[in-house]
Amino acid sequence: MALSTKYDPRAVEDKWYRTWMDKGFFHSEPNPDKEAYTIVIPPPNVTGVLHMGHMLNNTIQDVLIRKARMEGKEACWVPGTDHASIATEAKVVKMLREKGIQKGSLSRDEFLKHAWEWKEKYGGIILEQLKKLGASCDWDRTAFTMDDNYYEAVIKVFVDLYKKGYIYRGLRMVNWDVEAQTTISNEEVIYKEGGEMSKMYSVKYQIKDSDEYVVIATQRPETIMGDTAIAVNPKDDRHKHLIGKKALVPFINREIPIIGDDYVELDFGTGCLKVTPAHDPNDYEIGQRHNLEIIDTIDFDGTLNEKCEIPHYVGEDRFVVRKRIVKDLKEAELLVEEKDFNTRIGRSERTNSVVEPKLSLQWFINMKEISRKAHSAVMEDEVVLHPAKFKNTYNHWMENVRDWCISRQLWWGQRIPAYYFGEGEDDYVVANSTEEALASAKEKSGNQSLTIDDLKQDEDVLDTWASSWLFPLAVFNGFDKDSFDEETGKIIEGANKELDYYYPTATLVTAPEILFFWVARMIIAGYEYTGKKPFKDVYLTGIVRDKQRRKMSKSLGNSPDPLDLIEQYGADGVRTGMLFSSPAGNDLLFDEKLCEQGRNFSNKIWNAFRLVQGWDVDENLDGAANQVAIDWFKARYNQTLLEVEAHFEKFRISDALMSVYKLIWDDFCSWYLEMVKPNYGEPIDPHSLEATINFFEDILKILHPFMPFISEELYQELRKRDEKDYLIVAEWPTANHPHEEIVDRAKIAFDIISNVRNIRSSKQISPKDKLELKIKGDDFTKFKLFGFMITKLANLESIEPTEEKIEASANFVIEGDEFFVPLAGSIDTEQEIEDIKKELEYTKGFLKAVDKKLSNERFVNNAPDKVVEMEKKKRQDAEAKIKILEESLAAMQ
RNA sequence: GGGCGCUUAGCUCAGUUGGUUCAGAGCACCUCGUUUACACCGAGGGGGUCGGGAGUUCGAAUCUCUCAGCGCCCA
Repeated sequence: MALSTKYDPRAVEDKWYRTWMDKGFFHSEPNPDKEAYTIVIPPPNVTGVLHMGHMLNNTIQDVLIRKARMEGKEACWVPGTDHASIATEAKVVKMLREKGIQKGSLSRDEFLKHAWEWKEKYGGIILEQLKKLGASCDWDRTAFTMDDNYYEAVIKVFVDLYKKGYIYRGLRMVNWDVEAQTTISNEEVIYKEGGEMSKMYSVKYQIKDSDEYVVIATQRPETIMGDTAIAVNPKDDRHKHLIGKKALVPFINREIPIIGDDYVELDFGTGCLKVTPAHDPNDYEIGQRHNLEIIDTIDFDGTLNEKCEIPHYVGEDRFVVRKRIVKDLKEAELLVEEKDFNTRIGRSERTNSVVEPKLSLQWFINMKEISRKAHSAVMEDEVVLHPAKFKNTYNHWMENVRDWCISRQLWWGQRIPAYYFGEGEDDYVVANSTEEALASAKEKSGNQSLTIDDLKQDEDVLDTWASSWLFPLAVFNGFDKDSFDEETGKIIEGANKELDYYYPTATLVTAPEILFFWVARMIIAGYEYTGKKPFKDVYLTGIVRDKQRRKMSKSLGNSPDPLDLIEQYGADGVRTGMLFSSPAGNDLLFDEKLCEQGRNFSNKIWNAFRLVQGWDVDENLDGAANQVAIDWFKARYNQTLLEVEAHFEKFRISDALMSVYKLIWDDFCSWYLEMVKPNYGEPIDPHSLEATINFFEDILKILHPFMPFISEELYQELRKRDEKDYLIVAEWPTANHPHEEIVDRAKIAFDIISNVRNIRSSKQISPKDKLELKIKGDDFTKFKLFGFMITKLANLESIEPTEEKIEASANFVIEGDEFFVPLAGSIDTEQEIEDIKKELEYTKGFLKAVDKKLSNERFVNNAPDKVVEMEKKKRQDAEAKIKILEESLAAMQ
């Protein structure tokens, strides 16, 4: 059968993926005879489509899981998706708006019905796309963070943490959209690139009991009535004398303190900052530090309220008031300056209205105590971060851990199980169900006549991370009735077969940007509920960027469509393309050329297969001459396998791939196959063929995790296989101690071959013309081992010893032995002399440097013996070489 | 403002406790070649005072200090 010279991935990839699925190779069940190797996928958003970050991330997971599977572990890769409350809700709202439906016109249940429909339709897209990539997930276990049991788990955890006293309600500055009348997340606030033009006003505040004024700078004069302090930098010589005095708020003459705070920048504005804790996040922080009063002068609809104390502003919109107060300040001669100013203005993604920072009551988890074990676990390498540099970052975050605001003003997500029964701030209960809530409410209020209708459940849902932080536990149903003890608030060991077997998981592969949002919190939840870590290793990938270092994003349109890439280069090509340039923790500058390189690699392997597959066998040949090649490749294979294992050990996937790449391309294709390859049209001996096919199998095995499709295809083509014999479940090879000596001998042989090829190249001699090689050295027998191969690959007539230098020849020196390639008539003597002189000069300089080192007493005394010995050998070789070169020169002149 | 990290060949990056193989890899580039698995290929080749400076040391890409540039996270 004549095979195409080009490998066609499209013809094989779907076929093998389907076969693996049909045979159930991806599925895992607890197997006490095997060690479990578990990975939980970082669940992609249901809103998303596959992007390059997923490609990288999931390729790495697949490499790890496939290797583990071949190593005979019970490999289980749990896939799933994340409900992504903010992103999904935004999508659904947008979709509805396009249909002319306002979210506000729908009830919560109606909206959720639309959201679920949307999720059913689009939520699985990414997982389907991952199949194209070859991801060997256990699809039977696909989880969703809003599945019924998952939803219940999240609620149980909320109730549990509340009972344990970790959850409380507190004030927080949120982004308020005055038009949509809702809070929005930071992600929904957009800032125009390059900022927006605004004005900076300088306003005089009188110092109490004096004629002095202090001038502050503000962009929001309409908030002046909410001021409760003026802050200056304590290092500011212009203003520090004011600290401790009082100032008067214009028009209303409220007395406010002048305080010192480092936050104030010396060279920004006037150096004096008016502090309005109710209307600015930074001011709020300052207020917290100095115990300032909070005066909230702006209502939810963006108009000023009576707390501003100026009747004709009350009920007017914030921007109307801004204009008026500027006018009023001017008239009162309190406005010192008004100038244009470029600033970042946050606008609502949905309504484009300017976001109003507003304080509101939110739910928090107190993090200090609950995160203690998670902190030390990473510091003590119980959970190991790769690369280790992230340990610092993690430490810093954990040392300064802030309480976690877990409520979100959205509908899509797990609804907060808090039920209010009165108007008081404390008139609520937290419970798993309305029934339980009613019972508790009756007890707490002392009012036995309360009914379910009197209870009002909190409108907000939980932060998505407050569900995904349970992922490694929840996918194995760790919070089911029988597994979770609500009394102790712990998962019971021995009660859940799956969790006991698969948890803790082995490795988590994710992006460093969610180290805190997700990874740290999973570790926290893991220790809180099981006393055990959720995973042993955390591999942090880089961010995929384009060639200009920009993050790949849909809005920039700089991301290629992964499925197009797969179509073009094959999944194997794209996988290797991603891995070629992705050392752990470093950003990956994606370039399609990398996929091209991956595709070329596929093709190289394919053609190696074509060669081997096309050989005829002659049973009468003994092939003894090839034995040296076979021994050599076996040694190189073992060396490479050791390297590969070492790289995997350190999660250097990119380096592991590179080792395999070089083994296949350089050692197997360029050297081994060239050595054993019979002359054109001639048959091969059975022994060499068998050895070659075995080697081919061996390299396919270590290639499989990286390039699963082509490796399985060729594995099946190499030999007839029985029913259960698939590469995906073949046994991972174990490294034998490599035969180092033969590798060293081969190195010299290959060096000789290269030198001869060089001579051909520089003398314009055709590769078809046979040459002779004469060797002048102490021990000719040492060239016997690879003699045949040298003759073959350098296309020589003969290799013979010589006692004398050969005139009219090209020559070279390797380790003190002289090699001559006689070239009657074609020698340019003058050029030769020139070259020799050059080399002589260089070698003398080299010798001088070595001599200097060796004559330095302190070096000889202090350096390790090994190093000194090395230098001595260098000296010896250099001296020998100089001697030969000088002799040659003398002979020529 | 606080913290973390980076700077090695044209590009992307390795380089462990300072010392064989320390100045490397892949890609790109240049020359030659359609030879019989593969031009998605083969055979060769050029290219870096390891960001600048100073110090410690017999010895520094590696340790210390300093200057410059860049990136990320938190506020």
